[in-house]
Amino acid sequence: MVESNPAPLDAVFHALGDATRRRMLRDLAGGERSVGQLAEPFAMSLAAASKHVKALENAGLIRREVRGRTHLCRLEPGPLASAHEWLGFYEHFWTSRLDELERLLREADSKTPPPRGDDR
Amino acid sequence: MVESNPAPLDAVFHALGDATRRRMLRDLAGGERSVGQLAEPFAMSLAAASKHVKALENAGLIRREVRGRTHLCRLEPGPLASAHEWLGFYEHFWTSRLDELERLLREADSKTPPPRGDDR
DNA sequence: GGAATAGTCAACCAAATTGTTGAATATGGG
DNA sequence: CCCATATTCAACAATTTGGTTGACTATTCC
Repeated sequence: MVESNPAPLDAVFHALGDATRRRMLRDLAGGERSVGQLAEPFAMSLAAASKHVKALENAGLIRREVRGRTHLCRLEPGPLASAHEWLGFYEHFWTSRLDELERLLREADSKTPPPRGDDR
Repeated sequence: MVESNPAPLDAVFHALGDATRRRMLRDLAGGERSVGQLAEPFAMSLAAASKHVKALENAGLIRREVRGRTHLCRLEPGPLASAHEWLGFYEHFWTSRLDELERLLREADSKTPPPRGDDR
């Protein structure tokens, strides 16, 4: 399934590329929050925070339920799982020392043009 | 260590928020590649691709070694691991059905103001 | 030396992002 | 009804992004 749906990942990673929005997600990890509550930690207008909320919503990272005059937001884990899975593809690059060794060897090979017959 | 170094994550997630750069990383997962090789799959000028490479470099996702007239790039797994780890914080939101149930209950609670004594 | 190759740099442009403010909408509570 | 609260919307400005083209640098090859 290697990168079959690039559009969602674009939106998800873009949304995650902003500390304001990441902080909002952290807060939402503690349960439902209203837009006002999400905006509260930031020194910006509510309208600006509202745009960040919308960015998260567009990326599918949160869902919104309008209850009376307040909009309750909750975390939507699916896209986070997708992003996590995408990154997981590279996991062996930082986990296994054998893979690391293998990478270094491949690197060394490309540095010495003629690998000079496997042995003998 | 909850979000202690936001600047790098900004750059990393921003870099990942573009399908061109994600494709470059995929190619680099197969070993070293020159800037020209990384640019080859795309219908854009080499200069444009070069900018993408620089974005990856600025995010620490790749390292570059100038060999003669070609710039060899290789994957730098550290920042990918950081991003993966950041996302891992949310893992229980999509893995455990119990956590999912818990979330739904919390949600139900907030919907019915008086949760009406834990049992009895 | 001279030409082809690999890549960056600078200037420019269009579009998107991120913030602001002020007005508009909708709900809730005396 | 009136007013405060919660939030979005529209218009605007500054900045960033992602692309182009043309010139420049460095290296390799003959």
